[in-house]
Amino acid sequence: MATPQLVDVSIDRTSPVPLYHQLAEQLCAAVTDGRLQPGDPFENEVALAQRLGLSRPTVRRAIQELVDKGLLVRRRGLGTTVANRKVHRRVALSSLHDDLDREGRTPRTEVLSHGHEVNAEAASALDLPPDTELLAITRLRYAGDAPLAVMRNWLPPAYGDISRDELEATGLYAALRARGVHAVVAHQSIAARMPTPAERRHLRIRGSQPVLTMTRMAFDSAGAAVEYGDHSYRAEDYTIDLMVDER
Amino acid sequence: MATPQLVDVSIDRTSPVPLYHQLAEQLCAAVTDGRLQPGDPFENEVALAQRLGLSRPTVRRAIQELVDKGLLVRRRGLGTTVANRKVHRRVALSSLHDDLDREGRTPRTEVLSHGHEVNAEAASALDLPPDTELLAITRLRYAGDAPLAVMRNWLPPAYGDISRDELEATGLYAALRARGVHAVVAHQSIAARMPTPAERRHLRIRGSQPVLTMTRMAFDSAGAAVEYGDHSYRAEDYTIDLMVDER
DNA sequence: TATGACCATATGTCCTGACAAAGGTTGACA
DNA sequence: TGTCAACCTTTGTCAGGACATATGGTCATA
Repeated sequence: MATPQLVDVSIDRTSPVPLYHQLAEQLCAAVTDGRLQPGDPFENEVALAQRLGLSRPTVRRAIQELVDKGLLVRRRGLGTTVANRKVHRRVALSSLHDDLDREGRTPRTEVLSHGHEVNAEAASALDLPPDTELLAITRLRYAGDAPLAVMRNWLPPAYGDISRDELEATGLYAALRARGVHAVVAHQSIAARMPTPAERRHLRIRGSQPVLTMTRMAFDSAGAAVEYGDHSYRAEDYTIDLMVDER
Repeated sequence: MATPQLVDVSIDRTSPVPLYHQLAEQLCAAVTDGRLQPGDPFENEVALAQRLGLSRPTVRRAIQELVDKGLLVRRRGLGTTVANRKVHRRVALSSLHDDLDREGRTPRTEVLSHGHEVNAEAASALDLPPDTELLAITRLRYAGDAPLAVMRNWLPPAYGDISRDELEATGLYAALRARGVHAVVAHQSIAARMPTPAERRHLRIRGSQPVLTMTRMAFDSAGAAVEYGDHSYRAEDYTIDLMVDER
């Protein structure tokens, strides 16, 4: 068997970052920046543990992190190898909608409306009482000068203090992050239909062109409601890319 | 603190199924069938280990499986609780496209064409040489009597023996499974556009209604190409539901 | 009464050690 | 020369223990 390529790793035991994560990050970097190529054999667990002065479970856990991300493939009896690049999984939730800033077109968001309202549908999607007063936001997203999407969002009262200015300056998810919120899981539903007159106007849709729609419910790790969204995208300019995996 | 509900678990040490998985399955069942309700406190790790005569790492691994699935929430210093039902994650890759057999309408698939061809676009998506001869399939999916989707798929030569009859009888993914293949990860791209004349005819689209399109590349766990698909759905009848999570 | 120090509890991290199971390789034997 | 069994390598599973750290509550003190 070909001798595996050794990756340079430095472990800082005084750091508060767990050892397995330090290791995982450095191995991940080695794969993504090409120091390790798809198909390359990977140093085996015991040898790696020995070399770095770590226990095998710690090394195993680091490797498992990369396997979960799709960067490595383990085969019992054979060893671990770097996965085909095509199966490297994408990460963020944001990449689903936060989008093609390609061609140097700078994304920009305009807040069309911003206020409190009662919306039974949005409230029930968020598992809140139907008469809950929600923060309702309507935004128009541009790529350069071209309008791209109309985005309606409803937020629970806890985030009622998010201001119009903050939204335009930093975006919705940045505003939530600033409040220590971290949307962990979301249920999304994607469909297509013909635009409403208002959508035709906002998105400057001419002729017979559909919109791609996405509704979303987002929750934090404890299951508390974070956001309900109902977005419409110009289908001409927009596709949704995602990775799916069945483990 | 409320005394946690004890779940009845039986562990079979003679079974080839790993102990942590036996435990995870039984705990998972307890959550999904409602024996444990969202918000309920969960028996702590050490107590559970003691009660079942298992080591803590084994119990921890079982619990981790459920946390990964979104069924449980762990909070350091507090304990583990059953998650809000909204964050219970969906599982299969199949549920993404294999679809609404709701309202008792039985799904049915008709094979429109089936043969070998060279298609550079499909081949490159599958990481194969552009002149590779692929098995090309076109199918029409019905829900009851209503046409729902036109599905074009290309498969690498290894699966060139999949017959027309097999496809109609069992479906594409079942045919692949029968060959021991297991699609693990796929890159999907979703968009919307107006239908082509052929699509209008096949899907019986009248007036101004768009189609929802999905292209997909699927690979097995070793990174070998499994399938490239290009599907068009009647937007009136079809939505794509998915769970996204950022961990 | 309010506040801070301490403590109990539970999960998080890390270690050592052992054996099992699944591949591939090698070598003995027919 | 061909075949199969034994062996080696590597990952998979499991145990048991030690200490760290986050969280909430309690109790003593100002």
